[in-house]
Amino acid sequence: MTLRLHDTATRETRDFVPLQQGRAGIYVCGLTVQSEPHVGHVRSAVNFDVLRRWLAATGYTVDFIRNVTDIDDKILARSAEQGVHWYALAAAMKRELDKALAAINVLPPTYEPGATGHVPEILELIEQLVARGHAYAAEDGSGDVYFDVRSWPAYGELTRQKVEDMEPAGDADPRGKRDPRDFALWKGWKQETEPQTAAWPSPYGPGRPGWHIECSAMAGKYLGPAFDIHGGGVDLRFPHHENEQAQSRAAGRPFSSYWLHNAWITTAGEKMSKSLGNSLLVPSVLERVRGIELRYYMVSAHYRSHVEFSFEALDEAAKGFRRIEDFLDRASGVVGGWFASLPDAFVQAMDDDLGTPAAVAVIHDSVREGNRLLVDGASDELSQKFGEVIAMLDVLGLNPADEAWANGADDDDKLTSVIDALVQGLLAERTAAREAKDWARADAIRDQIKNAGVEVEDTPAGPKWTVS
RNA sequence: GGUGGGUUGGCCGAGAGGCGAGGCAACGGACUGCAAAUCCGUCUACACGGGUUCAAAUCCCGUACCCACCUCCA
Repeated sequence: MTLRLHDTATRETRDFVPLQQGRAGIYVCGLTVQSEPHVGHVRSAVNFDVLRRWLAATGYTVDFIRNVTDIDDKILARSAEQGVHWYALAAAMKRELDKALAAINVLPPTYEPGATGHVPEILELIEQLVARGHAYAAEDGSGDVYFDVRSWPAYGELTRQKVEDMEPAGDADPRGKRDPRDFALWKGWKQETEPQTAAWPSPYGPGRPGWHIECSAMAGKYLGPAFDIHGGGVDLRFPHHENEQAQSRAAGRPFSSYWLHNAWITTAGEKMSKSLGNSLLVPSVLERVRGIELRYYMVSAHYRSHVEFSFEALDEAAKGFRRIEDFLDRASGVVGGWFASLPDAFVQAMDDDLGTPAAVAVIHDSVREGNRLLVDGASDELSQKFGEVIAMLDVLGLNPADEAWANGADDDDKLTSVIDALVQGLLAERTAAREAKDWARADAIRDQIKNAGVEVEDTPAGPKWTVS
């Protein structure tokens, strides 16, 4: 069984053949750190985290590079609005991003380069392009350097577009461009409006990197001129990825063998999305569900499928996940030894272009099977099911026992022991009432606890409470 | 105008020529003092109109609707 991936460049799902046996080099476009991350932003991170974990689980050594765009027009504009240094804004938003990603158990990348730390590599690439006749310094004295789209016949190959068909940026000021579709590799410093800290010296005068060049330069530096997989959101296919590929190949670098693009999370109608705007920020979604539940919600849809975000669907997903968790809870008290193993159906699902929905269905199948076996107490089959469920959850980054989920658990633990102390007294009374067959009294106590938001379940091991 | 993706049961969400993904909800049954949880069962869906085929949700043609992208400065 081989992993098959859908390559958006060829629109084919084909076998993954790494350049180097046993190794996979992945470059993923991270975020421009200009504002707080919302659920749409982090979906991409979860999707590629799953890819990475699956490659690692199947024996690959993975070099996973995810960049941070820490300088660009929007960062400069926003920082000016807020009256803070652009680098302060970028750093603050980067911290928010790290928090959000940690909250949904996205592994830190092998390395996380930023554009501002790679100006020499960027300038080196620009020089190569100028030398080969694919880039030119603007003749209007702006200090800009542009990629010459007309000089590269393959331009448009990634998104199958012809240069002639592309809508020229109608209201754009062509300034020093030879063709309106040429894009900036280097942006000359605008003294009047831009801070000096946002300019670096270059042969073309002070300035800063264009939007696309950083990824080409950094992918080249950390993964080499040719690497295996390049990922990002669908919205980045054009112009960002098209331009990355053009400028890399025009400089003589073969670039990525596979292109993977994740679909977007959208919200319902426009009016709603406006009102949902803030509530879709990761921290506020996490007030409603736990990080592991949000991750489960994202993983239970295929990465190439559009997800229409709704809190109702999120709540349903959370319930579905708790079913899995409940099984682990109950089984862990019964199961002695177990070993991790992945069912064939799960492996097949994952190998088929990361079919996480089918993979999740396999988890539920094992859970149902496990619940059935649980009735008869400990058994080898039960241990096996338990090990399967744990192993599958691990691959998807959804193992509740993973210490990554332990963040902030100290407060919870404290609170839990307080509630436990209060509830145990009442439960003892209820147990006594039940033994005396005083059902009215027993139910009254259960209702009283329930009104406080605590559900009671009677299990063979005695009453068990959960916060509903 | 160009490029790509989509429309699946009450809801979410897979599948991509035959063999009923899975979850949530609902209903019936088992279990329970009653519940809860769990298990068993029920709900046979693929936007519309044609076509190909022994067989179409899946392939082909057409129609409708929806979404994304089409370049710094925005």
